[in-house]
Amino acid sequence: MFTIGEFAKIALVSKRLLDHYDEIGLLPPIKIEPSTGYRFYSAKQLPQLNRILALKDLGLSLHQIQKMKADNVSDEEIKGMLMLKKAEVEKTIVDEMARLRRVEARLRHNRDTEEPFDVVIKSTPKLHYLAACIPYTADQKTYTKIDQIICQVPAYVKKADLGQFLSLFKIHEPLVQEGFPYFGYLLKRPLQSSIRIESGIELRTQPLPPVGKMATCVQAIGEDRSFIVLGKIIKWIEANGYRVNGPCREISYDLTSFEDCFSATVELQVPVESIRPSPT
Amino acid sequence: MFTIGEFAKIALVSKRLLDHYDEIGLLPPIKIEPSTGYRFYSAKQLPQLNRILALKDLGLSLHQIQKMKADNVSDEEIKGMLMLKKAEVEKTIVDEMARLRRVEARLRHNRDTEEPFDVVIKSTPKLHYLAACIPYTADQKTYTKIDQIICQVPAYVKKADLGQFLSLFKIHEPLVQEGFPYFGYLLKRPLQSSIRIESGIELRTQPLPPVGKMATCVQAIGEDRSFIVLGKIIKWIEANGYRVNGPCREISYDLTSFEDCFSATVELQVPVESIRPSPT
DNA sequence: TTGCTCCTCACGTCACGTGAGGTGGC
DNA sequence: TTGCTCCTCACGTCACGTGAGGTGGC
Repeated sequence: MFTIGEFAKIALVSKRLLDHYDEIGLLPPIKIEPSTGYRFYSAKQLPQLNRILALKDLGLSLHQIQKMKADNVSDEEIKGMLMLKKAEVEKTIVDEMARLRRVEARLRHNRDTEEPFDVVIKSTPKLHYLAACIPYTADQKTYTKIDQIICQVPAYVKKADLGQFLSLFKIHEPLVQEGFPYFGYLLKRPLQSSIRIESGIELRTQPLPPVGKMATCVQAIGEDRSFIVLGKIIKWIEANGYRVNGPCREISYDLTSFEDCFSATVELQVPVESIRPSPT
Repeated sequence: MFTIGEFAKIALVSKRLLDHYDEIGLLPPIKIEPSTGYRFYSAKQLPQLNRILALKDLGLSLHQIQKMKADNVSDEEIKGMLMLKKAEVEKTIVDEMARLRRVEARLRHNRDTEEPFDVVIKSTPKLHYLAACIPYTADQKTYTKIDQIICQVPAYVKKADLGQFLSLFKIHEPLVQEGFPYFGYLLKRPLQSSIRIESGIELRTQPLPPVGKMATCVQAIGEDRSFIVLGKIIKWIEANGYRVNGPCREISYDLTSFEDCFSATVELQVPVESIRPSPT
């Protein structure tokens, strides 16, 4: 029989650790002096303590360890917990390796250039999109059409229902390809019918599918800078072991008129997937 | 300008996260309505928020991110923080890979055998050791000598100063080798002079050097089982990427007489080093 | 008498998640 | 009037570390 201090010294753990394990009932002392409250531990408890420490070292929580101590857990259940833990540790390793790549990529980026540049991985739910497909060419005709959408659409939608201006485009195919790009507004609720604005452009409510992983970047944008930013995102995506796998989105946040278009805060979103698919 | 709810939705973060960043001063709103207390955020704050999220994603704490926002941090300091983080992440990966090996080893162990077996890595400080060198052969003469040490030494040392019975031996060399093994007691304070017990054996106080890493295992022991346990520890050491690098220790905890010797709780400690030395 | 150990609170950690209870604008 | 958003507390998480304040045995 040892006092808590002796037992702690022998086991090379802190007294507070033994306090804690007593508090949560994980390793209560074998005896408590009623008069003084002194707790006594037995040498037979050393293997028990070691078992706890060994399991903790595998990454199990004290709660899980407590469950494993219960009499009615079968070997199969213990095996299941260990298998689960194994999968968790494997995931941690994969995640940390990806993190390492991000840190290294940022170090390289900081070495090469002054300006900070922050890419964040996000997901988005399904959204409602009121938009028209406008074949894109870098000429005044296209710009005028986009301008018309930006300026005129808000008049047709209740203010409470109107979301941000968004354009949808692909980067792997020419922008003039059939069906892309789209320009229009996000909506908080879908509109029942399509709308046709003064200039004759017709916009329809359509669903934007949810996306699990997007590499995103928000910046205050000057003239056409968004394509430069897009190029940087692509570089980041390559440096971090991803691959583009869907149409990109460009969202303008503080757009109140067409003039804001080139000074607005703009977010680019590029759907991606990991190059190494997670082993299932 | 957005309310906190709108801003949260746009940035795909929770309101509580924005609350928290406001609370700690990491990202305060640009404006607060005095009458209602309503907080308003600007689109210009989206890049700031994204920057915070990107740095968080590298594994930096909010506290560190706050420091990086301060005006007076140089690029060099930021680089230093990232290099430090890089080293931390690398260490995490190495640690988690070792943990994975331990989980797998335990799964294999559980598959092969019923009885649990818990090896824990510990370190020990420098200790005082009152001991004699007794060449070991498996005969009655040796056992008698050990018995004499166990029974007689306590009479020569103040009870408060006496520690556990411990034997020290090497496993890579024959036990009868000059200088090993030692048998005796740990002491809480060194004795000034050597002692000579009735049977003529002389024991001296000597320092036991500290050990950084020992694979240890405590079990209730029956006759000579400690050598079987030793064999299992060696197996564990090999399975987990370590190598033995010093003399082993065997500590008996609830020894009160020689008869206890084969029913006592015994801890085996095997000093080890990693096979892959940590890169420095 | 001085040191030492033991006891019982109880706060702090880290980044929020999750209600709770109450109020203003559509 | 009903819903919705916003506000301000405030507890919970996880495994202890770190005092604080007080008491019994050598």
